[in-house]
Amino acid sequence: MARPREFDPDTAMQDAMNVFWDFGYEDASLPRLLSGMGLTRGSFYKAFEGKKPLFLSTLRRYEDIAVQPAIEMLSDPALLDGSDRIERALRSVTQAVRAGDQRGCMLCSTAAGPAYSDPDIQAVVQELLGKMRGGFETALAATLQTPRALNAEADMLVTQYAGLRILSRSGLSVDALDRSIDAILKQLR
Amino acid sequence: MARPREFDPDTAMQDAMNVFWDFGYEDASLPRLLSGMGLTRGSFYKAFEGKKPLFLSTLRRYEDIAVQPAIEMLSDPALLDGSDRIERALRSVTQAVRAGDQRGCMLCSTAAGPAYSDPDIQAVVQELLGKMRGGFETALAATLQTPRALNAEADMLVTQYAGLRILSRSGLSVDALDRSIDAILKQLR
DNA sequence: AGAGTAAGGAACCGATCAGTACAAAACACC
DNA sequence: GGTGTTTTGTACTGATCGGTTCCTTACTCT
Repeated sequence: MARPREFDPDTAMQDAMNVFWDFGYEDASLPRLLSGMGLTRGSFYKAFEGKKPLFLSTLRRYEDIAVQPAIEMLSDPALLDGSDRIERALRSVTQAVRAGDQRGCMLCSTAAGPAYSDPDIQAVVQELLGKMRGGFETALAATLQTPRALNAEADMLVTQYAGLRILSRSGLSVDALDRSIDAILKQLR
Repeated sequence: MARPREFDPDTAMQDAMNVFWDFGYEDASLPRLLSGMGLTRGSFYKAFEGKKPLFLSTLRRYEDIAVQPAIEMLSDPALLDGSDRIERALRSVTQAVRAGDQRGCMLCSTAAGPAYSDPDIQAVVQELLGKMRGGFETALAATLQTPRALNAEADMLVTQYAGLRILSRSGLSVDALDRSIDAILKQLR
């Protein structure tokens, strides 16, 4: 019984996520967000609460479109050997770089950035990192050559993943990243 | 034959480095830098060229006070086994956290942050990461159980180091970090 | 068609950003 | 003690930050 929205809040959120992903929280200014989302201030503040709440929402969206799929990949029973799943998960990093995507991982960049000074953001980051860890642990439990130190290796794989993503964003060569993955996988099988 | 400086430019640079280290490049506003360095705008712009040039200088200072010592640690012949040197280098990360320092590594945070959008910064970051890699390679070459894939493992250790530093800054538990190191070291010996 | 309601758009808000201009202050030299 | 030179501190610049106000526009319902 009123004027209808001219945009889809869901795709606008997705657009916002991509701006945050590309520029990071600090550098994603409101004008940049608005142009990326294709709307003006009025609509923006009508539909969303502000920059930071929107950012937290986009972190959740990132969970849906990136973290959850990664976890499913790491749990995929189609690949019997868990180390194959882990390889697929890690190679997807260099695959992205090869495809021209140097943005890295929104979660990892957030961990390195605003998570340090903002407790709300830190809490979400820790939660999502924990889920990634769970995914790696699941895959590790399914390795043929079952490793003894499951916990340690799961933590190590999260660290490796974060390092790969950060370094890819900083412009490290894709060859170096792939060599890094080679070395890790050698340990797992 | 004029009014003398009331501050030591060298210690001011060191102070600036600590502000950048703590807050990151973007969040280190000029007022914050000034209060951290203990001087006013006039003196600041007389002694330094501006924020970004100063930041690049502080990256070099960080090289002196953190990167170079790490490389020396990794080359220290007092520890015959290179894997012991690597352990010392990696444990220094959790040691810092235990001592209450959650700032992580200025180089790694910069890699995750402004290195993505600023080529000048990216160049320095890549150079310093390359030096870290060299340090790890030196240590690897001195392992008793000489690893075959020297290059791959050097790259992997840099990745691991960056991951550890980023995750420590994001508030990951020191136990998880130590487990991560455990897993890596197991591979090396 | 008229009334009611919510979205869109643009002007505006105070705060803060990095950087500059310039006068007051403090020294060295004569 | 005056003169010259450099530092220091402050006031200011224009731009941009995230956020608000409010009027116009476009729709639904009666």
